[in-house]
Amino acid sequence: MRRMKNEIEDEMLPNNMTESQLNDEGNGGSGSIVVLKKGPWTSAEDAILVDYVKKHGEGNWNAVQKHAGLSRCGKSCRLRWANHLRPNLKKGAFTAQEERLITELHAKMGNKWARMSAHLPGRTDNEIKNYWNTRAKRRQRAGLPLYSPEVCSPAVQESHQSQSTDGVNGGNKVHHDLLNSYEIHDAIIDSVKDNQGISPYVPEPPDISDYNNMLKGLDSSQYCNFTSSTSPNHKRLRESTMPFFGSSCMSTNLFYPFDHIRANTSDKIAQSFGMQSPLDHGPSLHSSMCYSHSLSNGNSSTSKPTSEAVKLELPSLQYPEIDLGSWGTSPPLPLLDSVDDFIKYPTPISTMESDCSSPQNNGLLDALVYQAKTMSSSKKHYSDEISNSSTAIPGHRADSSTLNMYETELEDYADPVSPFGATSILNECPVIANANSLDETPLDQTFNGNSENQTMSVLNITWPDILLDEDWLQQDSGNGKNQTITTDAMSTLFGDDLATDYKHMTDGTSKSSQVWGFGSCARNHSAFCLSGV
DNA sequence: AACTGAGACAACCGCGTACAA
DNA sequence: GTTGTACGCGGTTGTCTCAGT
Repeated sequence: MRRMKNEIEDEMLPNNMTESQLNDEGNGGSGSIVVLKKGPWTSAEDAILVDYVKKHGEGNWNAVQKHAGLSRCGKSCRLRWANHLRPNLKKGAFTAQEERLITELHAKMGNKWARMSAHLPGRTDNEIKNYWNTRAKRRQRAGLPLYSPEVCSPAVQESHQSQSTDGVNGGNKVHHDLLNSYEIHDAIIDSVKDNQGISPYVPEPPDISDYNNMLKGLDSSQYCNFTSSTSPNHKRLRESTMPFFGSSCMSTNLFYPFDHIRANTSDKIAQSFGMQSPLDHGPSLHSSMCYSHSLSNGNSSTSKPTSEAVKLELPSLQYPEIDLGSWGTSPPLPLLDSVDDFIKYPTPISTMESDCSSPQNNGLLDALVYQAKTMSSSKKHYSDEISNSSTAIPGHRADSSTLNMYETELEDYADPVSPFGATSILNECPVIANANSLDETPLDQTFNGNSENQTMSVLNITWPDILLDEDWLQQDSGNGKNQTITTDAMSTLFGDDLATDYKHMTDGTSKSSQVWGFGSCARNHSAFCLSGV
C-alpha cells in the first residue's frame, strides 16, 4: 500500500519537495540552494541509490545527491540504504528467538539499538527500536514488566559485571530507564504546574528518598521493567484508574449523584476509615496496585507531594525482586490500565493465571450467585475470626497526618469526570486484593470509622466480569432483572440486611446513607458497603 | 459506513563523535 | 588547538493499516 502510494508519487511531482533546504551534512560548500526531497522514498529513488552504491560503494553519502542526481540529503540516503536497500536485510516479523534476544540485549545494553542490531544479522537498529518501543508500550499498557523474570535475572547479573568493567558509562546506563522515568515524570509535573486546575490527575513527583529506596530495592533488578513514561501517559493515567470503579456511582441515577458523593462523602470516608499508608509498611510499589479514583471534590490545590505519587505512573517492578513487606501474602498484581487491558493482555503472573483459569471467572452472573453461595459459608467463618480478633484491621488506624496524606493522595488521582469514586478506599486496602479464587477463603473485612455508626463492609471475591461491565450496571440502575439478580447476589454475599439496603439504594427508596462500591484489581474484585456516611 | 485508537513502519531531526584540513 | 565535514546514533514524529465500535 505504502509502496503503491510511492509509485503514484513517482508520477506526480514531488509536492513534498522542500525548497531551500540545505543539506545539513554539508553541501561541499557550494553555497547553492538545494531542493531536497523529504518523505517516503519512491522506487525510482531507490533504484538510483542502489545503482550508485553498486558503483561507488557505501559512504560519502552526500556525493549521492551530487553525482547521482538524487534530491535527497546524504543522511537520508544513508538511512534508506541501511534500513531498506542494503543486501542481506531480513524482512518480516521478528522470530521468537529474535524477540528473546532483543529483550536480553536490551536488558544488558539499554537503548543501544545499533549495538543490538549487530547481534541480529539482517536487522536494523531502527527496526529493533521500533519493535522495542511498540512492545514496551504494549506491556506498559498491560501493566506487565518490561522484562520477563527469566530475562531479567541473568541480564542483571551481566549488567553488574559490565558496571564494574565499563566504568562510568556502564554504571550510568544501568539506571538509564529508571532515571528516564523520573525525568519524564518531572517533565509531566512541570507541565502540569503550568496548568494547575486543568489537570488534577497528575501524580506528584516522587519523593527522592523513595526513589533511593527503590534503587536499593532494585539492586538486583534494576534493569527490570522500568517502562519509560512519556507525555501521552496523561491519558494512560486516566485510563489506569478504570479497573477500580465503583458501581455505586456508576450511574448517577443509582445512589447519589457523583458530585454529591464527592462533596459530602469523600472527606468523611477519608477521615473515617483511616488506613495507614501502604508505604508505611513497605515499598510503595505494592500499594501502587490498588489506587484508584479519589472521592475528593477534585480540588487539588492542597495537594502536597507524597511519596506514593509514583505508583500509577511508575513502573511495575519485577515482582520476584521486590520486597513486599507486610502488605500481602501474595505477589502484587501488576499495574493495569483497565480491565479491558487486562482482558486483552492476560498476564502471566501466576496469581492471574490462577484467576483466569478459574472456571468461575467466565463472567456469567449465575456463576456469581453460585460463587457467592459457595463463599457464604467461608465468609461466615471469616467473620467469626475477624470479630474474634478485632473489627478493625490492626495498623489501619491512622493518625491525622497520615489521613491527610492519604486524602491528598486520593485527590491527586481525582478524576473530576469519572463517576467512579467510591472504590478508592476499598482499593487502599491491600489485603483485599489478594484472595483470588474460590479455593481461597475470601477476605471479609469490616472497617470501623470514627463514628460508631460508620462501618465499611468489604468482601473480596472473584467477581464475575459481568458485574464490572458498565453497560450491565447501567441496566442494573433500573428495576430490571439484573437488579434482582444482583440483589440476590448481594444477599448471599453480604447478608440480607445489607442486601436490602443495597436494593433500597438501587430503587431510590433508601433512607440510610450508604455508599456501595465494587472494586477490581485485575480479577480480584471486591465489593464494599460503606454505612453511616 | 464512519470513526477511533493502536500498531507497525518509515523517515526526520538533533546531537555527539571522529577525523582531516 | 580550532574548525568544518561526514557519519552514526537515539529520540521523535508522521503516515498508513487494521481492528473494534
